[in-house]
Amino acid sequence: MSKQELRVLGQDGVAGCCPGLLTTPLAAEEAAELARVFKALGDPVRLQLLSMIASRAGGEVCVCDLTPAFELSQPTISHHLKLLREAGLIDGQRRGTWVYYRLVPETTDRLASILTRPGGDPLPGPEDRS
Amino acid sequence: MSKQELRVLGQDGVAGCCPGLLTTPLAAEEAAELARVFKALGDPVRLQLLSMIASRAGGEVCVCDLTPAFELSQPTISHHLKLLREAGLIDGQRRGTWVYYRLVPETTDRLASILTRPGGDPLPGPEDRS
DNA sequence: TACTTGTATCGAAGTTCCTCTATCTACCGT
DNA sequence: ACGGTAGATAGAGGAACTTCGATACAAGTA
Repeated sequence: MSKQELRVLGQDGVAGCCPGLLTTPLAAEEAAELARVFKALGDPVRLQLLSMIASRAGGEVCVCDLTPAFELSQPTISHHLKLLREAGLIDGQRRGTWVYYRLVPETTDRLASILTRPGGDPLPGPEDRS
Repeated sequence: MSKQELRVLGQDGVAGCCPGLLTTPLAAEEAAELARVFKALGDPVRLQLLSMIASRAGGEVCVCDLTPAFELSQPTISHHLKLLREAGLIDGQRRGTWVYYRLVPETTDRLASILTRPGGDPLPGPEDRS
């Protein structure tokens, strides 16, 4: 179940570090790797799948619980799960007849830190609507 | 320049709040809105454009500086900038002959907070590679 | 072994996306 | 007003994506 999933992340620690995308011009190669992850998030069904998996109490969700939650065919859900897996956002494990997926928090952490401005919260000049 | 750009965000404050995607199952409608923004980030060229705009000192970049930075035609760059603008990630303004783009930090802030786990940084089992 | 259920893979059809060339609009000189 | 430059828009070709039905694989059960 874990072949050579996208290893985009991780290489400079786990979260809260790194160049950042908002501070440094971002090389073409990094951009290509990051784009693959963001592209995986660029679909409503996959966002919902990820959300359902991430917000589950035990940390794991059976595919058999995910498939009936959508009005889509079983192969379609399977395909979306595969894309999320290849993006390094989730990880799957077979136990008996069923397959369980869980969030890979390192990946979402990295995305969060990449989208976080160094300055922190104080927005420059917000509430003008001119 | 500012028609009715995606107003996905904002409705529950500016940043650091909200359900979160990793904590709540995320409704179909929210997923569709969010997916549009992530899809805008799902292209290497747009990521680089956003990065170049966000990391610029003055906070603004002239399109005339962005276009020659890629081996793509001028209309292609213009198209990518339009998608970033419609996603609410950047904002453009014409001054004389030139058009200047700047980051819309509210949007990246929202994405960052959406991808941030409630638990914070302590990853369950960090540096074990078992 | 055969049957049933859960999940993944395989084409195929329809749509969306990326890129281009050609053209148009906006602004600034002279 | 005319010509030149910056940027946006329009339309088209080709690649990539989403979805499906059909089928293959995996793991239990009779």
